[in-house]
Amino acid sequence: MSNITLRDIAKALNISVSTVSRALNDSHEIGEETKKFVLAYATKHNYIPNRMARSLKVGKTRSIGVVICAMDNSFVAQMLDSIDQICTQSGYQIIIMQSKESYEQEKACINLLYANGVDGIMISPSFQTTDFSHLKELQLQGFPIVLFDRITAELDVHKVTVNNIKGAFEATTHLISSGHTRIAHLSSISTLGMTHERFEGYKQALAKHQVPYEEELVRFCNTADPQKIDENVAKAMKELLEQKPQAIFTATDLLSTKVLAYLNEHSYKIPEDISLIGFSNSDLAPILNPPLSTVRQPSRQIGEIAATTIINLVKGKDIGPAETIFLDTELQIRKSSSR
Amino acid sequence: MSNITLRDIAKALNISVSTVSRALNDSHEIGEETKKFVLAYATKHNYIPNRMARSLKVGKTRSIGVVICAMDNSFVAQMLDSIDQICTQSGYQIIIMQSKESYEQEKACINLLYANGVDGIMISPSFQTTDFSHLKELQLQGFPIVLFDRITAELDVHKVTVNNIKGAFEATTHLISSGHTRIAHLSSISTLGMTHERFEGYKQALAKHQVPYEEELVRFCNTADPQKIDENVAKAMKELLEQKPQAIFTATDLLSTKVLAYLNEHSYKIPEDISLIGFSNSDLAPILNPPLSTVRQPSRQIGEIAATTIINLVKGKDIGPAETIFLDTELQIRKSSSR
DNA sequence: TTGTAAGCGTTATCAC
DNA sequence: GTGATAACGCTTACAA
Repeated sequence: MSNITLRDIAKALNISVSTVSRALNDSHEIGEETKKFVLAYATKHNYIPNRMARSLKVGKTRSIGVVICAMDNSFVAQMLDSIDQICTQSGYQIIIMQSKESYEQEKACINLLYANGVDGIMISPSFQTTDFSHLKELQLQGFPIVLFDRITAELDVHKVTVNNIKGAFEATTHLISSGHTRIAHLSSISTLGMTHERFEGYKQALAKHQVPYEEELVRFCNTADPQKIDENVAKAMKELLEQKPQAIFTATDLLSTKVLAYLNEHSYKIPEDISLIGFSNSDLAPILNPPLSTVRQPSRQIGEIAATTIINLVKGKDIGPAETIFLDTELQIRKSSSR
Repeated sequence: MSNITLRDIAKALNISVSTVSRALNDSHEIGEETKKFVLAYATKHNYIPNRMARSLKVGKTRSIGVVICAMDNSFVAQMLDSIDQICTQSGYQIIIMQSKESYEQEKACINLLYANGVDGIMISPSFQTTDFSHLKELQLQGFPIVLFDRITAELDVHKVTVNNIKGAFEATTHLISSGHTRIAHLSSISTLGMTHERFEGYKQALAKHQVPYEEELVRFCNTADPQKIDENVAKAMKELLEQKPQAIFTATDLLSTKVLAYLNEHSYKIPEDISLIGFSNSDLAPILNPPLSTVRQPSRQIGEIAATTIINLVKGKDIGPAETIFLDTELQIRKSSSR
C-alpha cells in the first residue's frame, strides 16, 4: 500500500501516463489487452488513485457535506446512518460537521465544507440560526443544497421533513381522547418552522375538540446550551407543574426524555398522575419507565430521500424546481399515555 | 462566496501569486503593508483557499480518518463527538466511515481514507476483523494509526481503551455480593480482546468468590448482522433462561438493552425474578424500566485521548513508543440489580 | 521584500 | 489506439 502513481505505472510498463489513466478509467479508446495489462499491474501494486489530484483537476470531489446540530442524538444518528448508506452506495463520501446549535459554528462549517470543495451540502440548521444569508449566497450561485429535518422558508431549495403539524395534532388529539383537557406543551426555543408547526398542531387539536388554550400551559425553553439544558428544563417543568396539567406533550427527542427523567425524579406516577407523549426516535422508548408514547419520525427515510436528492442535484440531473417533501410521523402509543 | 483564487487576487492587486500566498500565510518575509493590503482584498472578496490544491502540494490534508462500526450507537456517537471536538479545535477535520461490523467494508474504508490522503487513521475494528494486515502495512510504513475502544495485540500502535477485565470483574462481583450465584454472561462473538477480557473478568470474579463456573450460563451471540440480532439474542436468552440464572451480566451496549427488552417482553420481573447489569453508555439508563445498572465507559475521554494522540502523531511529535492507555470504567448500580 | 517557475497526481485536448 | 502537453490552485526553492 504505497504511494504508487500513474507515472510509476507508466514508467514500469513503458507506456504513457495518459494511456494508463484511460485504461484505468475503462476508456473505450484503449485496446483490451492494454487495459488488462495495466489493470493487472495496478491491482498487483495496489494502486489507489489520488482523489485530491483528481478533484483538483475535474473540479468535483464526489463528496457531500452534511451539517447537523450534534451527532450524539439518536434521531440525528439514524438520519446520518441512512445518508451515509445512500451516499456510499452512489460512490459519494460524506463529511459530517456539527453546528452544536451555534449559528457561528454553522457558518464555519459551511465555509470549511466549501473550502473542501464538497459537491453539495445537506443541512439541518441550528436552533440559533435566523439569518440564512450564508446559505442563500450559495444557493443563488446554483450550488446544490438540500435542507432536511429542520427547514426554513428563507431558502428556495429542495427540502425533506415531516408533517409536524399533523404529528403534533395526532399526539395532542390522543391525549384529549384519553380524557385530558389540561394538556401542557413543552418545546425548544427556535425560529425554525418545526417549533411553530408542532405548537400549531397542538393548538389545532385543542381547538378542534373545544379545549380552551391556556398560555400558562405552554413553555419554550432554551436547549441550545448543553450545559444548561437540565436547569432550563427543570425551570420550565416547575412552572408547568404548578398549573396542574393532566398531560404533557413534548416537542423534541431531548425534551421528551428529559421530562420523563424529571417526572421520575420528582416521583410523579406516569400515566396515573400525569400522562406523557413526545417526539422521540429512541429505540429505547419501549423499555423506558414507563414505556414512552412517541411521535416517531421516519428518520431513515428522511435521510434517504434527502441524500438521494442531493446526489441527483450534484450529478446535474433535472429533478424539477425546489419542492418540500413532507413525510408522515407515526404515533406510537405506549404506557406513558394510557390508562 | 465565489471561486476566487490566489491568481485572481494577484491579478487584481498587480502583484505575484507567490506574494499573495505568502501574505495570506502570514510569512515573515512579506512587508506589513502588503500583508494588510492582500488580506483586506481577500476577506472582502471572501477568498476561501482551495484545500485540495493545498493538500496536493504539501502532501498533508489536515484530516483524520475515523473508522467505527456504526454511528447510530450512543456509545460510539459519544466518542465521535469528543473526537470531532478535539480535532476541530486543532484545525483538523475528521472523515467518519462505518464498517458496519464487516471486515470487507472496513478494508474499503481504509482504502478510501488513504485515497483521500488523510494524515492519520483512528480505528475501532469490526467484530469480524481477525486479519489486521491492511492496517499492519500502513503501520509499517510509519503511517499514523491509533486504535480506540476495540483494540488488538496484532498492531504495535498507540491504543486507548478501558480496563475491561476490571469493569467486568466489578459488575460480576456486585452481582455476587447481592447474593447471586447463578450468574449468566451474554456477550458478542468476536476475536477482539474486549470480548475475552470481559469474559475473563466475569470468570475471575466467580473464581475469587468460589462461585463455580458453568459453561451453560455463558453465551456468545452473533451481533454483526443487524437483521438477525433480535433473533440471535432471543435464541441465546432462551437457552440461558432454561438454566434458571439469578442474574445476567451483558457485555455490550446493544446486548444490555436488547436483553432488558427481552426480559420485559417475557414478563420477567427485574430484579425480583432476575437481576441485570450490563456495559452501556446510554444516557437513558436511569430512566429505563427498571433503571439499568451499568458498567459505564468514559466514552468522551477515550475519544479525547485517542484524538489528541493521533494529532500529535500526524504533527510528527515524538510521543514515545506505542503504548496502550487503559481507562477505568464506572459501575453505576441502579434498580435492575438491587433488591 | 518580491517575483519566477516548477511541481503535486490527475484528466483533457490535442496530435500522431 | 496511444502519446505529449497543458492545466487545476496551491506552495516553495531559487532568483532578483
